[in-house]
Amino acid sequence: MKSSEIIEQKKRGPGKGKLKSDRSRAAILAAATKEFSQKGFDGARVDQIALRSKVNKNSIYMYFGNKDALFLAVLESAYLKLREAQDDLHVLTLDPIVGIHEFVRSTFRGFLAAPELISLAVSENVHRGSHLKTSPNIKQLYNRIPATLDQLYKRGLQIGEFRPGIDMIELYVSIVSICSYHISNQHTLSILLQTNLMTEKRLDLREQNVATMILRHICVDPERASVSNLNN
Amino acid sequence: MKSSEIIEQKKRGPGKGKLKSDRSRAAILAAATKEFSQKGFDGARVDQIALRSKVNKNSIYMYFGNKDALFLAVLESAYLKLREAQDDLHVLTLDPIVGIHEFVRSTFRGFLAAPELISLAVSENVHRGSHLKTSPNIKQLYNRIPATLDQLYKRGLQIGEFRPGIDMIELYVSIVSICSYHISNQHTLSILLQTNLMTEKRLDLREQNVATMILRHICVDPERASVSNLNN
Amino acid sequence: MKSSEIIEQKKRGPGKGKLKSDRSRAAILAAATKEFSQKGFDGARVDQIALRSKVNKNSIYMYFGNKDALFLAVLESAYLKLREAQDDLHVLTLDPIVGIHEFVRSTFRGFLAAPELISLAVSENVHRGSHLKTSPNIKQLYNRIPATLDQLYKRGLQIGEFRPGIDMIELYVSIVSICSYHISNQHTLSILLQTNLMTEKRLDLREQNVATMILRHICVDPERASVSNLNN
Amino acid sequence: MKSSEIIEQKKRGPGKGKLKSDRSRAAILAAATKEFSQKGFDGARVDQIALRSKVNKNSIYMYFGNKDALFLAVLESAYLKLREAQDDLHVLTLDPIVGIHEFVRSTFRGFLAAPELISLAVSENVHRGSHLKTSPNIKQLYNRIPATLDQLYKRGLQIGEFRPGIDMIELYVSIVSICSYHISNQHTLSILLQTNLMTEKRLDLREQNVATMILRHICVDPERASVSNLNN
DNA sequence: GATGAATGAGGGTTCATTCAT
DNA sequence: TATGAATGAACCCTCATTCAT
Repeated sequence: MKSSEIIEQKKRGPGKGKLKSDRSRAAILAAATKEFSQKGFDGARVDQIALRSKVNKNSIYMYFGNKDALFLAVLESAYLKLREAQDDLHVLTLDPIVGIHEFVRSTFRGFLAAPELISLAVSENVHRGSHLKTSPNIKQLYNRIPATLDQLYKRGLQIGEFRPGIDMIELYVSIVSICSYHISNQHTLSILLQTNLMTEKRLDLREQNVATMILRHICVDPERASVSNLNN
Repeated sequence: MKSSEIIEQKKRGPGKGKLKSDRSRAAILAAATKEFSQKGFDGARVDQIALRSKVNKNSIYMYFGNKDALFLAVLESAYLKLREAQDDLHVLTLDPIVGIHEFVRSTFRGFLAAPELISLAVSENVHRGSHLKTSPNIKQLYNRIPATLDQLYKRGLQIGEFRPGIDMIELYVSIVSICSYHISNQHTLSILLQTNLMTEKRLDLREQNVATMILRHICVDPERASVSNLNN
Repeated sequence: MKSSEIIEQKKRGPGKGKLKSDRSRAAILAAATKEFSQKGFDGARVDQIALRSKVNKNSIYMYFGNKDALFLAVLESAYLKLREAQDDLHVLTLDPIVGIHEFVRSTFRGFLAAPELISLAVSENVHRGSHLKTSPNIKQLYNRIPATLDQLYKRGLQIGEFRPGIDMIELYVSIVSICSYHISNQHTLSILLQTNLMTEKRLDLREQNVATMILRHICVDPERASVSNLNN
Repeated sequence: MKSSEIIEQKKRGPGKGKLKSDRSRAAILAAATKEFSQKGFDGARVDQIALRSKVNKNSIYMYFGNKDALFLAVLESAYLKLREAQDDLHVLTLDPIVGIHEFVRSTFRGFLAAPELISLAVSENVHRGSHLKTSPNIKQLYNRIPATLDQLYKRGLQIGEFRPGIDMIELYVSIVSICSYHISNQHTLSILLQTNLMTEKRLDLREQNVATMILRHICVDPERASVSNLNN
């Protein structure tokens, strides 16, 4: 499917609006999330989604229009879920260091709790963002993040805790990278490094390192970054 | 294809004599690298590879057996290429801080120069490493890395430059994460953050940040990590 | 659907009371006429008919049983409409030449005014008349035509205006042919002859020629056929 | 399929040009001609064509690209066949009256011998000529016809046999109408008129009437049109 | 050994029709 | 009775793979 066509996808949905039985819709979405995240967009099979969700295959087309639109719906719902985990509002009320730490931790745990999102994003990148481009909803969810980080950062600067000159986009990219790469690339990494990276012990270690790394990066005094000091 | 079947792949290759046209083999490999990295394993088409390599489709099967085996060959060759960029031997001769910095930079640039590898790895992870698992060659290439990093690290420890307690596996995972995530996820990130992450300016900035982040993480004195000081 | 099955179509119709909404029935029929004549039986979509008639899809099945029965109903109503245009009763009161001329003209104009019939007939012929065969009503509508023509013809013979030996079936077939072919085949003809055959000018010309051709065919004196003389 | 898309049909065909086994192509074309003419474009099934031609279904796509392109190929070959029957070159050498008569007869017989063409044209008209529009070849075949008729007509005018003022496009449309309508609409006509129109006797009668009607239409002296006089 | 032709198992999608409220 | 939801059989088309020169 040419990406240009995605825009004009018919989102018919069954009937006009009285979405009575949304149980089917939810079931499809859940099954599709599994299938797409396990096999990628191209590897996923609509038949399998029908089977997994125990709805008739045609219902999928009734509810979502086509495979591309279904994928987008799955993607949107997964992104939404991650953003719910990453609660920035709460974070804004905290001490800057603690706030950044919280943000990193909630991101880390959000990915861990919803690894589907990582797989879905991976697949979406293979397709050069063709689905996501057509989604106005999602963009709004995410353009608040740099602003949130920025508020914390500015406060940290004022009290002399943070180094000047840090770019928030860069910072966010770094956070997301180290919070998700070990999940998205777990199989190749585990094989190449000959260590299972997804054991509980390893994940705990990683969570600590991830937070430390970010904080050491932005704090003037690296000792402030050590996790043990955060609760003081 | 079930991953269990991959093992029994027939790697016939054309006859005994390793005859004249290993040019065909190379052409197929090059074309397949492009196709697989652009479309992923499931999105890639054998027909396209034949077309791109100007080789009869049948030759692909002659040389590589089947699509899975071809993918593995592509993967192996790409990993090999990256490891050639990441020259650890030279790095071992350097000052620990400079050595780590060099390693990070060569990794960063290696990924930038060969983004196919990132895409291929992504695809391979979707398939849970089913191809890579069957490759004895590749594992050996990579199990030297933690050892290399460890040598540098130990020297850094001895001279009091590095913090104790850093896990080399963790360190490597962090390096690879921040050196490649912005490439593999460039499309979704760019859409969500509404900024093109692959401009030259952004990439330069990222390269600096990546090195700084790693060095600040392991150095006792974070000032030693600033790039400007490295050439002293 | 196998033609043998058509006979046993259930013509349920909605219940006993011929209740309030025969408006629905009419709406369905109108929409189905459009859809079937535009797309043919196989190209027509029941969904579209429901949409066009603003009636629940199920009602279509309530009122007409199935797609085949609906098509037959459409066909019958269209044939009825044509026969109403072709008023033979009036024609019987006229001078033979004028009568034939009127008959031809009313046929010509009837087709022009209701081109759906032509399309429907075309579609029905593709299906070898399988629907029409099951309709006892329609046959009766049409078996009066040769008789009507025959009456006019006999009168024309008696007064020496018409040539002997003309077969009424043949005559009718000829009339219908030249009155409808340019409509049913307008697209291919227009493309092949590279002229739009449905312009007003062309249609006027055709109407004249059609009448002339039929009259010259049956009149002893071809000059009597010229349209200008008819009103004398 | 939107008609606009038809133009960009890929006409791959197997391999580059060394069409070795054209037996498959011919078999597909023959089977497709039957299927399309019996069921119409929308009613025709690619599976059936594969079955009838005893080729693998995919070969159809190898040779013709898709259903639309296959239909066009069938249409072109059928039109070509008709034009071969309608040999105008020979006709041009004849006496005008005999020439027209010959042309009409060859058209009549051409249709009778290849009734598929009529069905195909019918189907193409349902689709508003969307396939034919994209065929440059066919147009050239047909734009010679009015010229041919015109040459005969002009010679007939000069020797005072033909009436002035006859439009060649009109004439051709009339000829085609009365030569094919009884075939394309045989089923509905036979049912409505309760007479089988395709018996040998009826067809002979029709052939005579068709020729007579055209000649009486254009000859000054209608007696010259009677078939029995033509051989004098 | 290299080429064009063939194969058959799905893949996404659509459709007429029926359920269930 | 009329509406939205569901059903399953096909339909067109594609793909990895193998034959047969």
